[in-house]
Amino acid sequence: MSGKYTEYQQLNLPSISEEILAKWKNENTFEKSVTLREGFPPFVFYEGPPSANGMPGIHHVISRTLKDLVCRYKTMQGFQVKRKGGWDTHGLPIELGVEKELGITKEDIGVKISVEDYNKKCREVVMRFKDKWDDITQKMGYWVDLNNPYVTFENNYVETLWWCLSELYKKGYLYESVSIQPFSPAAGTGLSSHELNQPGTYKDVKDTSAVAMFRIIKNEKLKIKNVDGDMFLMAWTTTPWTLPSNLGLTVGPNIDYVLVKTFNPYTHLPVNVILAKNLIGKYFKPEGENGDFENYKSDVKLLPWKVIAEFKGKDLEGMEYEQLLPSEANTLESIRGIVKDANPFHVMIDSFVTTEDGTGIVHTAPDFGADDFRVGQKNNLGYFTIINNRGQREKLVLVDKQGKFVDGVGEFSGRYVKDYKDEPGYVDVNIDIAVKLKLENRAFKVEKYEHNYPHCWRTDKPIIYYPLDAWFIKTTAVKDRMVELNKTINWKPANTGTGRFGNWLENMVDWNLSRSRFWGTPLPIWKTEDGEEELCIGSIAELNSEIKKAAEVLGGETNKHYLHEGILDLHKPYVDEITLVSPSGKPMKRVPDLIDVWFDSGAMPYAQWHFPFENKESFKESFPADFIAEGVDQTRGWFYTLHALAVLLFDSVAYKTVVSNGLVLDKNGQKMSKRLGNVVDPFATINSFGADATRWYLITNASPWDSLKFDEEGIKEVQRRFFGTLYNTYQFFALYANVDGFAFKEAYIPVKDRPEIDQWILSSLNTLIKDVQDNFDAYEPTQAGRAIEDFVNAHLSNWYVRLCRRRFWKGEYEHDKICAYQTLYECLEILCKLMAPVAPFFADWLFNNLNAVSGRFTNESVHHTDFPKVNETVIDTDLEKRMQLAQDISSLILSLRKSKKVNLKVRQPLQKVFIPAMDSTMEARIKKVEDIIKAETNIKEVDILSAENDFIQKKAKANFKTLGKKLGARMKWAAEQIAAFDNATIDKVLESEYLLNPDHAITGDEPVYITAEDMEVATDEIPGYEVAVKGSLTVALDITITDDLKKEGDAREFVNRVQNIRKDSGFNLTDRIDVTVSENAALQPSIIQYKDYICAEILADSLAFTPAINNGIEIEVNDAILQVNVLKKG
RNA sequence: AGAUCCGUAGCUCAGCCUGGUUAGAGCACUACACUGAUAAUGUAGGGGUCUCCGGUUCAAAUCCGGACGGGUCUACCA
Repeated sequence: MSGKYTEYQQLNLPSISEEILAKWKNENTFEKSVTLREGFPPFVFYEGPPSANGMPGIHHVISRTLKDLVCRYKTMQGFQVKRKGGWDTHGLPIELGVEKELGITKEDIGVKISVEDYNKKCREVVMRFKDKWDDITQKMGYWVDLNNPYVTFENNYVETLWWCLSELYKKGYLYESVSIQPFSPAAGTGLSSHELNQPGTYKDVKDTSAVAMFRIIKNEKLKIKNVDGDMFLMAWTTTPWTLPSNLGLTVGPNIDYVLVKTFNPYTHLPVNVILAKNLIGKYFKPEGENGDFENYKSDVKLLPWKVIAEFKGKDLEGMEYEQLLPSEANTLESIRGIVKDANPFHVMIDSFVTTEDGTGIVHTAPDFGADDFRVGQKNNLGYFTIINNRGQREKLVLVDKQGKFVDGVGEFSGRYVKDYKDEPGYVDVNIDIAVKLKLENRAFKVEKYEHNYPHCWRTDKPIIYYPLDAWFIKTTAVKDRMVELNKTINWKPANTGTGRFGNWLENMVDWNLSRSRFWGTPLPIWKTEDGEEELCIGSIAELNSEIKKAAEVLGGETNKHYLHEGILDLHKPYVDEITLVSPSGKPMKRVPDLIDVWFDSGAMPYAQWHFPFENKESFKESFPADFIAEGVDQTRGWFYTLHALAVLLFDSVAYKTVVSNGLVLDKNGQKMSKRLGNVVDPFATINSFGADATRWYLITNASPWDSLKFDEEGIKEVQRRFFGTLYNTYQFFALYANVDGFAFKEAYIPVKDRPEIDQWILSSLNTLIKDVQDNFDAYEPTQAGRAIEDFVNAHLSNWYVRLCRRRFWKGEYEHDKICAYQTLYECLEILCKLMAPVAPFFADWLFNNLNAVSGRFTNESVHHTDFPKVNETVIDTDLEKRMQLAQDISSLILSLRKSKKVNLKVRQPLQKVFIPAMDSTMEARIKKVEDIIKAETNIKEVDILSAENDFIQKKAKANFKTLGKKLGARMKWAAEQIAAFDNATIDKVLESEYLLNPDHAITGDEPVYITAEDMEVATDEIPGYEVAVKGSLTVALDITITDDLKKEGDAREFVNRVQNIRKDSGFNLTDRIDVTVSENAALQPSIIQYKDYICAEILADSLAFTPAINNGIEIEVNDAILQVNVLKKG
């Protein structure tokens, strides 16, 4: 280890990335970063599998940066972090992509193309962009093990999924029920939400709407008395055909309702109706209030009405009413046929009710609405059943799949609820239902109503919501446990866990697993035709043995293709070809459903290890995860399914910390979309700016969970401002370290033996270490990154390096210089490590550049080193404070120097600056940084005016914070008093307690005592000097330029000019020179007086005057023109 | 529609939890300085009714309520 630090022409981040990437590949740096930690405690990370079916986008880069930096950080902290990659390979996007490519629709599958060929095609395309993904993974520096990834379509993976399902089945968590889904009677098929979101499916249509009246038969809770006639609950519907299926009414718990006495506008009978208070205006005219009830007749237009009671929705809960349209098919017996204790026809409360339209009371037909079904289940309303032709009770809705009423619904049986068949002379059954209600005194208002209603994209006919068979996981059974365990999870940001996720858990419904698609994990359940017997398969071995058993029992052709090798592929159509046999000897076919792909990814903690069939140890070690991170859109996706399955299967969390990152928007805050053409290409970005700048920008610009407005200008800024500065600092170091041959070979000089400024930057550095570590530990990389940035810019570059420049190029290679080198080297070295998690390429590059010469580490890469440990003994907060003071004072002096009035270059020395110290601490602090101030501002003396001086006029300002608490309303008065203090009073307060209102005995107020801490003392004027003020800090500059000062200024100016000549002539830093100068009356005295100083600065062996110079260089020094000759020696 | 996040300088963001009297930083812009870190650096300046309206308080960018605007997720409803 020796030689020179590599110096560069300019910073080229993309080429650094390339160089380091090649090195990593060569040296297996990633693999080693894991194997080197063998035997260390594990830190478990789960990779949320992306789908290689689509191209990677910039939003993938941000979440992967987040994952990567945490894993790298934890590795440096001494953990072993294995990172198994994975691929999500099932699901609708893949199927839709294939359909589009083949130019087919879902209905064509199994007709125009066999399921076998279709799935083969899906399998081909799932990894279509794997190369692109691998490429971005490498280029962005995301370390993940892609050699042994888990792949969700592989048999092993699916087998574990089956095992999970069978475990759930055994626990009674997997059950068959119905879910309310969009359904097209015209097409005879269910529609996915995707299909429903096709453009043009929602159309404005006019439908017959009805406000139906439900007669109350029990109101024990409300105890309304003295009411003449019947009481009714009013409920509005735009689909009167659902009224025979009504099983309940729902009200909002906190909505105000009223009971109104009035007449039925159709039958003119006296009635009392209940509706939401703020919807009265929809049904009653104001002038009819308390109208003429006595003389109301059928021909009176104005309906009299009167509010006779008022109550909250929750007061209505449980109220029972008479069934609206009873018929043979919807009797209580038929309802209780399957749900034995069903309790329909009462009022329920739920939060989904609004008073936007209707009556504030929602007609609830569980068969035909998702909300209705949910509320119905919660309140045990039951649903309809009838006796089928095999004499069994089965659930059946009052409308069949063709969209017509079934038998037993009275006069409506056989009629289509909408005109699905384009029947000539179709009579709308909804109108007939409304008419019937009118005649029976059960309708209050019937009218055409225009609204937006979804239609089938293929037939253009209105869809209905319809109960379809589906398999569910009973997540609600463990809801409390999920809520409880969720509280132990560290959510970043916290409110996603309590808010978005917490609310989601609170309102959880059972997980509908069923998907009627083709490319996915089949539900491993086989059923007999009558549905009496079923079997849930939990492994390939079990299936194979059942295959054989069925072949033996059932004989014939049964499973003949699967007898030799068993099943080879767990997908459709093969699983569907298999017939199993029930205990009673009946054949069983598989239920046709596939499962939700979210189950695939939610089960990855188990399936990635093919648990429990293999790798039991690996699983045990890696469950639950310490850390996961994905986009916030996964809250109800992956985060939920992981959590649900872990709780259901193992009564455990699946992850201890989860970071959810926000969306990446374009620079105008628009969502990126192909349509708008504002999608950022991550490849182009990384190619032009390098991975480090991109990563740094993504992490430091906004907290990961805030949405990020992506703007290339921001990356450029990071490049210049952060990486550029750090690179310059390194270049500076390398330049001089190479001259002096510094290789950190000398013994480490104790920090306390180094100059104040070295102690200061090292103190700041250790404070930074602490800060960065705390922030990384708290999963706040944005704060960590910003702290590093701030240190590099404000402290290291702008202050330490700038002030210490001379130390590097001046003087011999001895104590002070070595201190400077050791200090700057240490800063750079530590910075490499601190930034390594976020900017892995640059950090490693810088580390290698440094270490190649010093050989301080045997590690091949910064990523194999340990994270820096903070050295508390080096931290000196008082030192950091006084350096801040020095910076503030210098800044004030410099601002004075350049003010129009003064306008004196820094190169012109000045004699003195006065700084009033408001207390002894401040005085001591300034004293210690005096030299720094003098050097920085080129001033000879710093005169600290101690606190007791009378020279300056002090001003006191009330400390609102301390006084406000004590004084309250009298604060304003006190502030005025304090502002008016003279020097003597201020001194008194500083010395001891001071009574602010000596007349308190007379006025009768409480005495007010104030102390030093209750005021801030400052000054804004010092007679006869130029003054600048910042807070309580004041500096006064003596701008008198004596003859001596002038001469010294000339000398410095002269030095500067010669230095320029040296530089322009391309001399080396160490070249010695001879200088000849033309005689000049104005400057000669200065140059002669400061000859020694000048020669030392410009490395001149001689400096001589001659009357005239030919071919010299003309220079201008403070308005004088000189000719100069500068000759390099030797 | 509900949940949630956000709204501070032309732009990107701090500050808000824990209220305190000149609201900060960087970028950009303008001017100046520096010239052995030089495709680097420094200093200064302009630029803000802290989205709006109410409330609490001696005091509100900060706490509370409401409105408006934007993002996301969920839902699609009588």
